[in-house]
Amino acid sequence: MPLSPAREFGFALHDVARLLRTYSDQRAREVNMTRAQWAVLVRLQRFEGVNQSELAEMLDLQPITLARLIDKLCGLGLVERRDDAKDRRANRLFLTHKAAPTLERLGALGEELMSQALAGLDAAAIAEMTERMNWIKSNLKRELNCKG
Amino acid sequence: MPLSPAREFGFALHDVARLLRTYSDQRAREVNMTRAQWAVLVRLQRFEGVNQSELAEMLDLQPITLARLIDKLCGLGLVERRDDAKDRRANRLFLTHKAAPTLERLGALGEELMSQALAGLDAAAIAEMTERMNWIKSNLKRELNCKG
DNA sequence: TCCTTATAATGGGCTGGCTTATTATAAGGC
DNA sequence: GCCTTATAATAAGCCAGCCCATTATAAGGA
Repeated sequence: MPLSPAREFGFALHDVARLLRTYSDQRAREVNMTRAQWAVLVRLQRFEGVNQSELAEMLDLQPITLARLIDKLCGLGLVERRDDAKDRRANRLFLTHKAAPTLERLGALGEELMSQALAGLDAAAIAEMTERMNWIKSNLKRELNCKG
Repeated sequence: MPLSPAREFGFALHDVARLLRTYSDQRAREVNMTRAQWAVLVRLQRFEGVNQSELAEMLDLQPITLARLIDKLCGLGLVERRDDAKDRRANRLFLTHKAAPTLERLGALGEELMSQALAGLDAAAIAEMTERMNWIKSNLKRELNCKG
């Protein structure tokens, strides 16, 4: 018996996401980064000064998962934790000057990578898919929040 | 500066896939399984008797990743490795009778889960997305094979 | 036949998700 | 002011991907 269309989509999505992760990891290694670190840097670029909780929320990650990533990025000298003046529990996160060239290369890499992945799909299709993905995302967040 | 549409899609896909993984993991725990083990069982159900290499290929996993999963499933008594009569290097994989009830529950779970995730999308939209996902999948596989 | 190359499976070690639990600090009610 | 509850960060430990390397066996060519 074949799978239902919904489950078939589930498997296809799963496969694409894993391939994209694997390929992103390969490409990220070209600049001595990992995909996860890359995602953190990109967010930080736009929201420098956030604390870890806020950033974890933005990235839909557990705070502990992010904490380990930040550990590594600090170790690489790309990110800095600075004490929050108002809240002694919190760190505020900043990019170092050393991160700039890495970010520049990562930007180009991201564009190239996604254009390879989406080759043959037109802008309308991509926009439509993004919209639907965001829809599914909100469905899933609702389900997850019910339980949590 | 905002991201390009292609990269925006990349992030949306990434988020959806992670949420789906997390939710699948939550639900899989209800039957004492993990999502990855679940995927293996479902494939095995349709292709009993394959060897590990073939199954790894079907699942787009590295053989070593699959080997570790099979270890666990054998440990749980759900899967059996039998010697290949023709090739002394290879194992052929079979489900045990003990796996049947688990598979039945997993089937229902999968349907429920995906219908929650896809709530509000019609059949045509789902079919179209699946088609596009498979397109992207082949793009990515091509890129990955270039390097490997 | 023997030698080289390819293939099936696995070991070790890394990354990055997760869950559950802990510590330090804030914030709010009494 | 004090006590309870909430929050920021982290610790420990598991799972499942990956890479690189190794071992045993097959298969094919000189």
